[in-house]
Amino acid sequence: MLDKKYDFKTKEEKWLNYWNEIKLHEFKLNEKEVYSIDTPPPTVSGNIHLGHIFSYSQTEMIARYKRLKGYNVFYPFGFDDNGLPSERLVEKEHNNKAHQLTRSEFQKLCYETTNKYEKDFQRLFQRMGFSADFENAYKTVSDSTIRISQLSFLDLYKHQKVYHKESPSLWCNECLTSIAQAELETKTVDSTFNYIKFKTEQGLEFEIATTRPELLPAIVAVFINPTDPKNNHLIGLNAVIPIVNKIVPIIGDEKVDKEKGTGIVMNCTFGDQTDIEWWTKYDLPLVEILTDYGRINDTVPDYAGLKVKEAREKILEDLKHAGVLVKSEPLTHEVNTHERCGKEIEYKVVKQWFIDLMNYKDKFIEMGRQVKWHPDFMRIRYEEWVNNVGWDWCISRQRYFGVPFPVWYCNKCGKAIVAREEDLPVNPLEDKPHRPCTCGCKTYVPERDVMDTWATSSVTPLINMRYKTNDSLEKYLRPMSLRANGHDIIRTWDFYTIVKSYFHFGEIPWKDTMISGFILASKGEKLSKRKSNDALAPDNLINEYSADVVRYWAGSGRLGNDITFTDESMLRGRKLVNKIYNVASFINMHLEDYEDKEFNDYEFFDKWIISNYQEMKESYLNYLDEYEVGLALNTLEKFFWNFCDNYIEIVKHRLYRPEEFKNTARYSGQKTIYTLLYKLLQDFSIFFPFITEELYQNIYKPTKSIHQTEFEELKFDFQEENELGDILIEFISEVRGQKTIKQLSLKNPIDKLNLKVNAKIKTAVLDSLDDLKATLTIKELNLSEFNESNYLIEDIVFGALENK
RNA sequence: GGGCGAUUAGCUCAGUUGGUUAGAGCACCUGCCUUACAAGCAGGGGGUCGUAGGUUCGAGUCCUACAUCGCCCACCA
Repeated sequence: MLDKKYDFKTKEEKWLNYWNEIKLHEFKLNEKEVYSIDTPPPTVSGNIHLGHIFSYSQTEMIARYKRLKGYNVFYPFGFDDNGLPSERLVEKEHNNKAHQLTRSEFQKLCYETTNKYEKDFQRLFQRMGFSADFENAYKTVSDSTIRISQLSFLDLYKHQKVYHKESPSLWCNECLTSIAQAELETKTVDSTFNYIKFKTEQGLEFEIATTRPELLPAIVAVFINPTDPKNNHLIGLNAVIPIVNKIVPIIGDEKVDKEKGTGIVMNCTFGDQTDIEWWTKYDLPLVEILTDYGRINDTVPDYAGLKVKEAREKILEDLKHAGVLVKSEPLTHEVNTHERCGKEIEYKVVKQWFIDLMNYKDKFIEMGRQVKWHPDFMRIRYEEWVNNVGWDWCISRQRYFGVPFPVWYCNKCGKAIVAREEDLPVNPLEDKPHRPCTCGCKTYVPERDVMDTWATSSVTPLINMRYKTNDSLEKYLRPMSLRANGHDIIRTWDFYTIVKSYFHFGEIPWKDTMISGFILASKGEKLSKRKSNDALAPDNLINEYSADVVRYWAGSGRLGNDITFTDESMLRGRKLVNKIYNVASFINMHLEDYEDKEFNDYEFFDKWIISNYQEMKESYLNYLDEYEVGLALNTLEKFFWNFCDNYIEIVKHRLYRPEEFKNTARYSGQKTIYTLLYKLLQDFSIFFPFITEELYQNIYKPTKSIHQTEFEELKFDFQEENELGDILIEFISEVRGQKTIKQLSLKNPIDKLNLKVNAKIKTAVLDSLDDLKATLTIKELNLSEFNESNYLIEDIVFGALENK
């Protein structure tokens, strides 16, 4: 029996338990074709917020859709506990820094903390009705994933796609590690543009403008554009650096922008990427003046120990005193910061592992074009990024919690030795290499660095397929069907996954991508931490509205577009869910004596709504095939309200009063609502897994979950009724309007209605006469033919409501 | 400076290949307690579809330029 009111709190919990009990979402191979989804493992760096709920919901709906279509859906789940975000979380929770503890102490804390958070993540995702296979969730730091990451590294090493090199790298002096280009975030900063007077050895004066005067001691050359008539006479001379009094060459290079600043550039090691380029091109010396912690080092006595910004202030003072600071102009510019901590990055020469990207950019573009991006313009963003990649991928991090490199270095000759595949996973800090070095030396130093987070998350397809194991799913998951993520990680997760897949297999990792937008707290306003912790915390929203309703909000909008969180959207969802429950209860009431059997003698309006449904279903399916979950929901919702407000209003008379209508007419109605409600519950089950299960179980008394059913196509051809019925609905609406205008109740009788109709409409009216008269409470309906339009209401005579 | 997206009713958003009076929800107004639902039902007002050109018999939809907003990238000389 259905409850009078739907109590989502108890019902959602009940069905959740039921699904868990029957292991509804456990993946098992069977005769069905596999549809596989590469889901982003959420970063374990804090709480789940609405943004997660939003983008994961849409993917989840696709998983449900594909099951209804008859696929065996492989929908795994994972947690990204690897790397800096988790380390920072642990440092914050325990109020200490990783380097203050031993590595194993710190790792222990990392495992404890990430486990705690992952449990909560899983609880919330499940509460949202996510149908992933949580039993088999992976972690990006575990023996099996470490093994696969190391496997990937060995494969790249074998094919010379990865190399170890001392080279200028992006360095974060907060996190004390090198980082990759993709981890940069630009920030707008107020600064000053300082014009400083220089001299040549011969005493010729010139000016250089810079935002980084503190790097003066690190100048190794000065550059001028040879085509610059103002300044090119200086090329070939030597410059004297003020304050530090060092002498450096003045070199000509076309890359210098004549218009910018004074047209003369100082080249430091290193201020920016151009410095690195010139440093390499002209084989300039290396002058490092910064410590790992971002302070000036001992090579610059007067400034040693100062932080970069302190040094900047001091040197500006000193330059002023020396009378060589011409002017300081305020300036707002973009600086590169580390996305994980927000601190400005520096460059530092360190020995790092790099993956070769620069030699394969055209291949990555080609791979990108083989993938079908949804929406398509996301492919352009991908290509933009690939075209702009300027560095090979630095994958080593001087951190603690992560995947270790399976590498040691010979104590004598320094040569690297890598582990054997069969020995993985290895921890070089504890394990020993399997053989002595080729030079005969038997002692090694282990690689202490760990891998970049993305070096692991870029192999999620390999993790998913349990690559090179006994129960490998490789033959089903190469390539995977779908990758789903937000547009912010196209340049990292998507790109790096394509890179790895290309290097390992020479093919694309997945056929389709589904790229979602962001969620905004209100128009143009990003979701702030404060808000997401309070009123917009997912648990609070579920408590207030139910998981189904939160899913309604999350499932709306176009793919790839940012969506705004509004209460209205929740209310709209609640209305819809409530209506589904009410109409289903109503239908249930009229199915007590119903027996399903073959039947073909449908009434006019039954044919109309069936055909309407078929039409809607076609576009619903088309949208879902394009991953446009929100548009599919729109389409379905629109049909559904039409079904309730128009069709149910028409058919209810037949259902209530069998004595007035023929038995076949009543049965036709019953059969129609029985069939369509089932279809609608299936269609809605993608979005509202809970309430649809509750209704399906109570009304249809099945032996399985609605989520185990599959779509079956309705094969009717009621096209004519579809079109004519729509016109009759207009007519009904017009008559209702008349009642409303006259402030009459809708059940107010109409004693007489004279209607002009064309021939086509006439047959439709005669076909549906009983329904029309009952719906509009018309006692006498007179028809006359005309040709001017479909119909015209000539005259209505309203009666009086009987007693009362 | 380059790329991408957005700009439609007071608010949040739909508008599949260009085709008759541009839609929904919320808000507002007017009715209706109608044997599923008042968290409902029936109606109504409200939009020169960012601006300016262009293509077309016909443009919210295609093209060009511009404006505003957002995101990504390049600029740290």
